[in-house]
Amino acid sequence: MSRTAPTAALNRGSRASPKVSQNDFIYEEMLDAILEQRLAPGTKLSEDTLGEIFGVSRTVIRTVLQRLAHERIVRIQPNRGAFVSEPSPEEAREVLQARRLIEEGIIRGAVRNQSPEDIQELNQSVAAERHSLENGDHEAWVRLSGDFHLKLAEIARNQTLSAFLRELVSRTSLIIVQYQKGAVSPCSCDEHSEIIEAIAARDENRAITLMNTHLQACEDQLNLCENDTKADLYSIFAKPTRKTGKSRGAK
Amino acid sequence: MSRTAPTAALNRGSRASPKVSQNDFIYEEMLDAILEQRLAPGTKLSEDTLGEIFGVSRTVIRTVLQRLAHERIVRIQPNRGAFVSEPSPEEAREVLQARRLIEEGIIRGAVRNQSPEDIQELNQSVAAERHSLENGDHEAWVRLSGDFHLKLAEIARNQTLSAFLRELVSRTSLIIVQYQKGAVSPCSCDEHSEIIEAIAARDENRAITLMNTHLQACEDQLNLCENDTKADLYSIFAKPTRKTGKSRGAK
DNA sequence: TTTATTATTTTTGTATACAATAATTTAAAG
DNA sequence: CTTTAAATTATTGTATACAAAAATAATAAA
Repeated sequence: MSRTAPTAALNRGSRASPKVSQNDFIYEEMLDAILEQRLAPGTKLSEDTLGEIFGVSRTVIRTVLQRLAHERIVRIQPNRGAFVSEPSPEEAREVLQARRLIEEGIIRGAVRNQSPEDIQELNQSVAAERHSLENGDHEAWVRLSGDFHLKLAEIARNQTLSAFLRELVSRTSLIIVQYQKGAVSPCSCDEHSEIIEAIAARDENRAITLMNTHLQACEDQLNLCENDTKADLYSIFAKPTRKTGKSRGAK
Repeated sequence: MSRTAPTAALNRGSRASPKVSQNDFIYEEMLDAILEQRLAPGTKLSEDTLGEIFGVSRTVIRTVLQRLAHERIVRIQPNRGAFVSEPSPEEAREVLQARRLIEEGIIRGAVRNQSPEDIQELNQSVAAERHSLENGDHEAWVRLSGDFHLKLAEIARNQTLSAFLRELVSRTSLIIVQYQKGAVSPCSCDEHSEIIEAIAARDENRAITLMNTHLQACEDQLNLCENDTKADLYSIFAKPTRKTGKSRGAK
């Protein structure tokens, strides 16, 4: 019953690297799992189970869960446990709105502080995005797409804003997982490229407009029309116009 | 040696209130102590000591310290322990810059969503500020001054931005503690009042300008001129133009 | 007296044990 | 057969025990 196989794999190499990385490793591993949709929103994150998987005690798992909870990737219910967050439509709108605001500030900083090397790195980042999209590697693309925005934040040289954006990017991934309607996404690589061009040309206003359009496009691809679980249930079980009882056939 | 006196006081009433509040209580208590300058920047926060003070085990204290660390109020050094943060001048500038950006977004939201009741509450908040200032209650004023900004965030109805601002306000208090030069502060109540007026008049641009001025005034009152501890030591011990040794008279 | 090195103590990091709460199953009644 | 209540099981919350690391004290050498 105790599947301890993964443990060895995890501890491989931890002898050489610093001790603190055990925490960080599990954190990264869980964040990846959530953002790559291997752990769906709402999934219960049992401390015992995770402890066994990673070969550590609940103490360590608890620390990681609290960290994820502070970043709103995980929701902790007292005496109930931790679950992968299920952001509401309202929360989704909030996150996108916050991103528009913060990324505007970041673009201002990036336009100011940019170096040619920065622009080069950004272009490489978009190239990697485009490559993963052509290869149909959706998981890699999601990650790289977020990385572009984080690279932009680095160029703006404000670690405080970077940290905020990092949280927002993670939460956006979770939101996309939950509310993306229809096709995966039309290639936003071009939008990223345009933003780089505007920044390189030090055209602040254009860069900001492009970024706002980009983020709005992202929001528009979501299905945030009050589709709560509750409403869904009602609509799913709503028969034409029957109102009388005795309508429960299939278990 | 074991001073367990405070324990009783802490647990008083915890029977009736929900269990989760023990954590929150200690968190609030420590945050207050730091922001009210009873715990100076750099102070070591020993887990054992805090556990004794609050009558709980290190487990609980650790959770609280991690929470404070995530909000950058506390800095955790691996294998060394937790310390009250000592924000660098660079970090101070970052925090104020982030505040200008986020509070601009908040003002936009507040102008849009305001109700007469909101304006009334804001005015009451400023009245309380003015009152505490007249009574010379500096601690209360610091707290109330921050509360004004948080009330504004509530009106904007974006919990994500509110959470960010909450962290920034706390960090600003810590920054002021460390870098405030000269007088405590010229009454910023008037600036707050002006901002309320502009919001009530739905004059978005004026409100934003006033807020930026207000935050810039706050930053200008700080002494962020590369006065690291290192530089301080050099300047403190710098005698007119002596350069030869044997200059250590006073211990 | 100062410096270097070793031994001791203290403190953090992690695992485990126990208590409290929630979830599940079983039994009983309608 | 469904519903309700009690008993059982599982899971989280907290305290404690032990291991690892750092800080401190003590000793020895220069």
